[in-house]
Amino acid sequence: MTESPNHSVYFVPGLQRGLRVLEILGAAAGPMSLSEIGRAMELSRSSAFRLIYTLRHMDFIKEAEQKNTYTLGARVLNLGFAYLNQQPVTSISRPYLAALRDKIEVSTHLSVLEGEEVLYLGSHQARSGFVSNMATGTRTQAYASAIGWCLLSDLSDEELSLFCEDLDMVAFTDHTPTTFEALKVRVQAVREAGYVFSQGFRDPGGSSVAVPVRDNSGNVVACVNISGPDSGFDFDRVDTFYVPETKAAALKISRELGYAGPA
Amino acid sequence: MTESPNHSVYFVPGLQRGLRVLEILGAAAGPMSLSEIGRAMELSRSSAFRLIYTLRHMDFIKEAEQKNTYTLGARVLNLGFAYLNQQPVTSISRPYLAALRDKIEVSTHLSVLEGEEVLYLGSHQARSGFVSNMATGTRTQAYASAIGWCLLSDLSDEELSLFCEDLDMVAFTDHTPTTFEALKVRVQAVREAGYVFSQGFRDPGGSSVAVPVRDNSGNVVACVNISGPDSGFDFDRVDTFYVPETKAAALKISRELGYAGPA
DNA sequence: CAAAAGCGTTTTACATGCAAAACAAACTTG
DNA sequence: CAAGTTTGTTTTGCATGTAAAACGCTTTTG
Repeated sequence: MTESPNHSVYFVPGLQRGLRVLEILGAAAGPMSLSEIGRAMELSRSSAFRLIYTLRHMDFIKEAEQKNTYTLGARVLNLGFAYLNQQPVTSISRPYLAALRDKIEVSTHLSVLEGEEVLYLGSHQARSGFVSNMATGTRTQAYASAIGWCLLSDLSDEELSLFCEDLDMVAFTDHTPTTFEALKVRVQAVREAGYVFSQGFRDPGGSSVAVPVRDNSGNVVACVNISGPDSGFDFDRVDTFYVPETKAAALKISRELGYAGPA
Repeated sequence: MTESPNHSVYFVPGLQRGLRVLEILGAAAGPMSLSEIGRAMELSRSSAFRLIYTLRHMDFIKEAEQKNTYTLGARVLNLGFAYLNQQPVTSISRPYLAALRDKIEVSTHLSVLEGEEVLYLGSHQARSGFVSNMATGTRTQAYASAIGWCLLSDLSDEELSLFCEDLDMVAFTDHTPTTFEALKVRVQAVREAGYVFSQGFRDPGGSSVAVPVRDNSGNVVACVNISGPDSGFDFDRVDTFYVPETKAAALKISRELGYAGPA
């Protein structure tokens, strides 16, 4: 995975490798044995033993039903949810996203930009229709989705150019921008309209409306979006209902974050 | 917090302390500085520096707006959700919990026993009424809630006695059992009825129906429960509607887990 | 405004975490 | 069923991570 720049005197190798053990166990399909973990990390079994010993005694990993195999322990959950709950936008937006879901009867989501990726912080699933797989904690490439364009709409052209630099943009659908210029056009459209409506931009058969959320300094810090299968979308009411309602919810959240600028 | 039995030759102190840094940052109200972290862990600043240096370069923590203060980084989310998604019962139960929520129009939850605690793995909120605060990842004391009694209903009296041993049971409400014998009565009731209906057992003004979920070996591995404010509960239909529907959902999940026993 | 206290960082002698080798037990396998 | 592999675990000498002390720097404070 990520190759480690070990060559710093300040690095704590034990910590680095222990966390990699957790990530490997997290990415694994099932329980792993000591040897498997050691092999996956190109580490001697004796070292793997010490890491596992430590993690096990701290309850960060636990032995699976099958002896001598390990899975992630429940203690890692605390870390993840601590992070979620520390993001102010998560808790602030929750009631608004739920209300929006109830009003327009389509799934609603909150996301932020994390590096090159869109990170989903929370979802409120529609009651009916098929359930979107955009669960909390999921990540997608920012350049490839309408939500990503929303979150990037705050960047200047220079920053956007920088963002694209070490990015190999592959086309998921015909709508995916694969060059900086193409992406710039999408982002510019968001800047002007204040929202994106997309139909099949990322997933064929799925439609979405995305609106940026701003904080007290006016920066885009998150994105509210609604999404559902084309079958559940009333396309005649996009402009008159979905967009204004989503914009209104995003603005309410922005206001709670201290945003004082224009709607 | 948890005092560490350092005195093992196999312990990797760097890993242990690095994880404690993450937990301390997770429990903290806001960003912390290097010195604050060092003080919280009774660690020299130089050691704290090395841990923070490592965690920062791995994106497990990140610098906050204020210079030289740190918060949890988004990378910890991966660990938490990897754990959630690895629990088979989480994904299996999701559609059933959603369907149950839609049918009975009350919030539904899934939980498991983790040590002494009930750990909530997933929730599906009711559309109307007040939103329960039982968010995913939350923990509560098992002895003190109807859900806990459900999850404990698989334990023999001896195991239950062991469970109570180093547990100081304090009364949250008049219904909270504060002795082993009192708890045994509650658990026995679940064993016989196969469900618990509770009204104000843990939270005054809140009602709940909880039903155990079993796996292929017949063991209780999780608990399905519905809950809502008394105002949203139709008490006349508890026996004729809520209980049978919740039991049916729990049984469907149990069947998917390979449970072959009687309903 | 100077002294003092606090901060993040760097250095360095020393203690100690680490990986290779050795070990015993549990599997394969010809 | 015995030779050979692979497993989890223990040992041990050497390399290396570590904490105290030292270092600038900023922020209090009298």
